[in-house]
Amino acid sequence: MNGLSPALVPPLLGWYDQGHRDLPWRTLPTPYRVWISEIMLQQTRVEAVRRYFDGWMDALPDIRALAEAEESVYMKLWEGLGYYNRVRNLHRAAVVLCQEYGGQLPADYDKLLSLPGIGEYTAGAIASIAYGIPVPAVDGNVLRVAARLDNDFTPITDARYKKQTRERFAAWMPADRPGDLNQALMELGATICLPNGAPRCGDCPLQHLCLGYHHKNASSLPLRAAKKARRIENRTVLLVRCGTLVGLRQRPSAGLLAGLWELPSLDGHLSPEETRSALAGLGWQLRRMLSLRPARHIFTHVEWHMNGYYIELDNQPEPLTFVSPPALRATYALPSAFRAFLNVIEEEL
DNA sequence: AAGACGGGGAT
DNA sequence: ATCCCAGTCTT
Repeated sequence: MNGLSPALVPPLLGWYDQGHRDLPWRTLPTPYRVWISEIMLQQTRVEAVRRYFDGWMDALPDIRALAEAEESVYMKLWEGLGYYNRVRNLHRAAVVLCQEYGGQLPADYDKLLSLPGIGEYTAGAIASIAYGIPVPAVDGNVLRVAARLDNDFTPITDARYKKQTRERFAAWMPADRPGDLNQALMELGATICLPNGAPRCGDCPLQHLCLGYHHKNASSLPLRAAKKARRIENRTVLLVRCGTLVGLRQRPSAGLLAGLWELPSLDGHLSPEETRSALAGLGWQLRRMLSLRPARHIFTHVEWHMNGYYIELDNQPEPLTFVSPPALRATYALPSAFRAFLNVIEEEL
């Protein structure tokens, strides 16, 4: 009954070796593939990343290809995956790697940490998995496993808890198979030591070491700080056509969904009359206008409540960009928030 | 230390 | 409707 201690290494690796998930980036763990997978996996479930990883590798097979890629290319490859600063940072880091590291990821924790988009977790993951360097990789899974092993009621949202957990692992991180140990801890968190009060302790290889299990607290750990309420934004979304073309707008280069393309919209929930009036003031020449079914989209900190209109125009007013459906599909990255409205013309896309 | 930053699948 | 995910960066 040791909690988080080196005693967990043999049973955990034994369990991991007995069978683990077959993931594309595990098959061939080159530094580049590990890096891309780890960035994609930040705050993102394995099953979501599965749908993107091979497509990315086919289009951008190495660091130099990424460094030389156009923004529209890597944004489109990331479309729908979220947290779009991740892909901008990937590109920035690739340029740095080509300029300063000969197009290779450095086999050094601190150098990795200095690259854009690579923090404590990701530096540890790349160093240990791709290079066999004995450093911890403490993510949300590991924090949950640690809190339960130790029967620790410190909120894992506390930055000090993460730092302390990382240091405790670092103190005894084995030189043998550090990457597999880190992956096994995360695998345990993702498949056995589940969140939301649902751990499968009966199947856990560390049950005999787990203080949380011993004290019957596994399902009530870990503690987390309460979340803040989301603010609600009302929008009027416009699905604009001019002939066969669709009117798009590019979002600002900073903030929510930075740089992505979107359906144009107006602030607030506007009636058809209010919308006609607002658009006439902008010089839009409306030929036809139909109401669309309202939709909503939930982000982490914001909720968009959207009503919508399908509009046919006789002109192509600024600042819209009018694109054909095939060009939209191939080149323009749009967030998922507009899916309900785009489905209206789905058969053409 | 706290907030911004996506999207989706499980409960 | 809530939780939370193989987190990082900015303020």
